[in-house]
Amino acid sequence: MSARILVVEDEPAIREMTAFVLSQTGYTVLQAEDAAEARAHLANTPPDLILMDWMLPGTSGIELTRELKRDSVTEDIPVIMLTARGEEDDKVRGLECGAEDYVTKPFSPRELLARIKVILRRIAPHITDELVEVDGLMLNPSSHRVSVDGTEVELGPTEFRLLHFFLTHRGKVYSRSRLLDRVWGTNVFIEERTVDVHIRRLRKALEPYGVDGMVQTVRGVGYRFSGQAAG
Amino acid sequence: MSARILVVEDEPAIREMTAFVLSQTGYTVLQAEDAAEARAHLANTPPDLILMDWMLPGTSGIELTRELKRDSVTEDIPVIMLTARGEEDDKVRGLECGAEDYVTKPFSPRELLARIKVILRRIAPHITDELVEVDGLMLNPSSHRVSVDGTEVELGPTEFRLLHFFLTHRGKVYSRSRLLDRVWGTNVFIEERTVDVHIRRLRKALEPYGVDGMVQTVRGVGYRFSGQAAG
DNA sequence: TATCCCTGTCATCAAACTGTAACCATAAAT
DNA sequence: ATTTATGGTTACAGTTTGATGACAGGGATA
Repeated sequence: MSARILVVEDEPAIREMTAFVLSQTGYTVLQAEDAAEARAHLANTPPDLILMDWMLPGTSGIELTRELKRDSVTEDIPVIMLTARGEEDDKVRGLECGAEDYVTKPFSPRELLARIKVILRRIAPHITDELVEVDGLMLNPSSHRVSVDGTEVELGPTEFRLLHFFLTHRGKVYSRSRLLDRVWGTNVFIEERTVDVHIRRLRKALEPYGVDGMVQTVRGVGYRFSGQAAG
Repeated sequence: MSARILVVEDEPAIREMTAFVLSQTGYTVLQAEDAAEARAHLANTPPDLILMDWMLPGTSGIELTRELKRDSVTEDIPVIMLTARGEEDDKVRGLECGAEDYVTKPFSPRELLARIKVILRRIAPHITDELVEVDGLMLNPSSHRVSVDGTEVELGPTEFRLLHFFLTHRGKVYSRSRLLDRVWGTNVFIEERTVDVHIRRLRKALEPYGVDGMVQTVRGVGYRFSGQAAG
């Protein structure tokens, strides 16, 4: 889930907006406002994907992309071009220079995320993800495993995602509808009560290990996850 | 509990992007692509704040804002104008027509959220998610928790809202009817004496921690909340 | 194709919360 | 001191909300 994405865009507002959307979705975001900064990031730890503005001061996005595609170290990093409206005719040139896809500004978060998802699934299905742990309850996203003090816990896919969300969003209460948005995905027409059932399944799975108390009900509001200490 | 924000913007990509940012931050978002849809939302349950695009097909944003400011029902809803770059000169006109603030597109999420926060804090402090604290009595809206010097206090939903309102409106006396309006919501026909009962329940919950004295009765007028020092 | 697991929905049960009224206590008013 | 008004307190019944278990369809797998 948490792939590293580099956003290369000179307009600060658009760069931050994009970064916000990506980070809220769970990606790790790196930012660069020109080719030089982008190169610096690439020299450190290369990202899993690059969002590249077409127009950049100095070295343009298209030039930088060509440059990356020539370097054997960076050639496999997928690039999504960001083009302003009206520059659509240039999309052919963009794809020719090695970009995997392009998105027209202004873009909706849904479109952007969808395109990123498609590409990441194709290019890098096994993205290293950070281990999360609270009071002995440990979730390893990359191995897709959950354990309590070493012993493995069996969880269904939805319960896994739910727990992952909770572990990475401790303390705060989330309404059923918000949980549906964040765990199931936006624009899903699912009965809110269904959340209760999955909460139940998650608790049941955690029960034998005595850690089911971390999943807490806040009457009239929703659910909250927190360790023994108050969050 | 969290603020409801209406986004009036005809460009779908920008509208969705804005809605995404707001909803991820925890606001409840309503969307309208023109004045007619906006009016429909306003007729139902009015939002706490409106983000209004300057340019709209048909009735422009500025006209719609003027219209709202003339209506006593909607005049108090703060409006933030969204203007495209180059229209900045019009900002004076925007503020003149009654808008509280304006933001230039493209905007960074940080800027937008900051401006919204400022306005909401001014207009309706009890719907922001900020931590409030008085003399060791602490209420955390985002985790939906109340504690005194660290130990958690159990409160029912209504008592929670009541306390939240008091904490964000310290010192001032509120009549029972006013409290019903602000804590229960307008257009609720509830016996005024019911407030007494919930005051009682709130005091009872706070009693074990010795902070129930903060909820004070003003005979013949209503109730007031204040810390140990006179408010 | 048969089987298994997962998922979303429903119906039902239990618990918590809410508003009201009745009754008690206390402060003003006469 | 007695009356009156205003708030405190409690009990209770209706309603809301969450927990839980059962179930059928879907999709993957063998």
